[in-house]
This record gives sequence, C-alpha cells and structure tokens, in this order.
Amino acid sequence: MPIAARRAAKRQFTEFLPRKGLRMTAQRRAILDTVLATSQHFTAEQLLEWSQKRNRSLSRPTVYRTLSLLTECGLVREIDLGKAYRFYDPNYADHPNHSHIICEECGKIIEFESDRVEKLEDELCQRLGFTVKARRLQLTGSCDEFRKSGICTKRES
Amino acid sequence: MPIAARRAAKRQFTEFLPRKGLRMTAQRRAILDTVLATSQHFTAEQLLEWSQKRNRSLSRPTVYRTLSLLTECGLVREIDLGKAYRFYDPNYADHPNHSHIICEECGKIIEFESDRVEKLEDELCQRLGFTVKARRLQLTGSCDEFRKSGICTKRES
DNA sequence: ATCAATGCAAATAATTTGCAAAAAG
DNA sequence: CTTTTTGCAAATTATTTGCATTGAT
Repeated sequence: MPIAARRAAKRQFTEFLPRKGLRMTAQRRAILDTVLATSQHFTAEQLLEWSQKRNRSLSRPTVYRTLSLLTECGLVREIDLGKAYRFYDPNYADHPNHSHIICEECGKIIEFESDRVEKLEDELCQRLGFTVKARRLQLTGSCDEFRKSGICTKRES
Repeated sequence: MPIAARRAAKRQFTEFLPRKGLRMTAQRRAILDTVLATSQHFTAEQLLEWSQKRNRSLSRPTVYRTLSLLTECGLVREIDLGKAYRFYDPNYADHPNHSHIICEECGKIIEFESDRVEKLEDELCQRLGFTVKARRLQLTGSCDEFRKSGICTKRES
C-alpha cells in the first residue's frame, strides 16, 4: 500500500473510534499498524501472532474485537476461502472493487481489478432492479504456467 | 428443477456411490430426494428437518456426511452468506455458472446467468495466465422497488 | 472521576469423530 | 459374510462473552 494511502487508512480508523464513543489503545494501535503493514490475506490467529511483536500483552479476544471494528470501518474485509475459519483482506480500503483468482495448483491468490467487469455487473443488476452495493468475485483457475512447467512465477497478493 | 434434470441428477448420485465403493441407503435416499425437491438454499439443520419427514430415524451426523458426498459429486455447492454456518445451493447441477444477487433490503437471493460475464471472466483470467475452473460471483444490491414502495415482488430462488 | 477496553477463563455452537450395532451387497 | 453406514455421545475448534481489573479521556 502506498504511504499516502496508508496514512489515510490510519486516519480513517482513528477518526472512526471517537465517532462511535470508542477509544484508541495501545493494543488497537498495534493491531492497526500490523494490518496496514501487510497486503496479505490473514487469519485472526496470524494477526494475533504478528501484532504481539508490537505489543507483548495482546490477547486473542482483543484481536477478534478489533477485527470487527476494522471491518465495520472498512479497513478490512472478511473473505471466505472455504476453510473453517475466516480470512481477512486488507486491500479493500485501497481497491474497493477488486476480485480474486485462486490458483488451483499452487493455492496463491491473485487480485485484479476490471472496470469492464464492474460495468457489466452494474448493468445486469440494474436490469434486474438492483443498485450494486458490494461485489465478491472469486474465480478458481488452473495456472497454465504451473501446469506446464511445475513452476509459477506469479506474485501473490 | 425440470423433471428430466432431476432424474439425471438422481442418477448422477446413484452412479457416483458404487464408483467410490459406497452404498445407497434409506437415509441417503431420503436426503437426496429432499435436496432434489427444493431450489432454495438451505442449511444442514434445515435439510435434517426436511429429510426427517421422509425418514424418521435420520441423524445430524448422517446429514453432514451425506452433504459432503453430494458436494463432491456436484449436486450441491457450499455457499457463504456471511453467517457462522454453511448454506448449500442445489441449483448448480442444473446451472453450473449462475451468480447471486443478495438484496440488502429484503434479504432475498436472486440467481441469474450471463454469458457475457462468463466470457469476460474467461478472457481476463486467460490474460493473467489462468484457465477458469469455478466461479463465485455474489453481488449485494439495493432493491429499487423495495426502496421506493416498501414492497418487493421479485421471486427468490 | 467516569466509562470503555483488556485479559482471563469459561461459554457457545457448528461440524466432526470414535465406536458398537445394524444394514447393504 | 464382509464391509460400509448409522446413531449416539463425546470431541473439536473458531469465535464470543461475563466479569473483575486496568487504562484512556
């Protein structure tokens, strides 16, 4: 995430809190900074582990409670990868309409954006009587490169 | 689901079982028939309740175990509606590429199919080096009709 | 001071599993 | 007969909650 965007995201949360009658704490700051430092998808457990490096006395319940707030304020979004636990995607703040391709072979998740997809979705929905408020597009694909050579040079995101 | 399609789906499962060294039982038949009789999305709990009308001695574990088989064989697909429990969609057998619009106002789920969306997805993925194997498109929309009149006449699916 | 946030331990709830008895092929 | 399936009760596991204490404003 570009530095300017990260600063904006940080502000988004620090202004969100008092608006809801809530307070900034050392724990929330540790979690916020951790989230803003990554562009990987993560689980609550991973977030706990990473954030504890910034604040030793950080507990699991606080991570869960803070994740709810971050989700509500739009800095993070829950995604479903078919596992029994949730993943969180920190890239929606910067790219609100991105989509996912999950590689069948190597498991990597590639993110991409497409105005054409967006426009087509809007159009179809409108025809059905809806105004689009949120999108989730998840494609599972077979990685051509990996299938041929056993190696995949794509970057995950 | 049209009668012919239902018969085909039934055959799909009855042929799937012996191929995997598994057996048809009264319980599995009850669950299969229940699934084929609905086009609604359902939970394991609902399926248990409905199927017990066809077979009084049907237990929760058997429902879960059979749902796994139905999923594996393609008659049903897990979908994530943001709840703490899974929903299952019985319409993929007949419409393997359909998408969902979830109405923000009334909560209904509308299914639709679009060749254009499909084609665009294929195209974009190909450009990124993937061959599409599965799709999940979920749009959350605000229902224009409901917003204006407080009534929604759309049929859910 | 006041009220929110934390950590802990315990609760919750969907899904899964071990096992002895029953049923399918 | 042999092997799979079932129902039961118990286990599992991510997430949530009650509560006494600590910390932010």
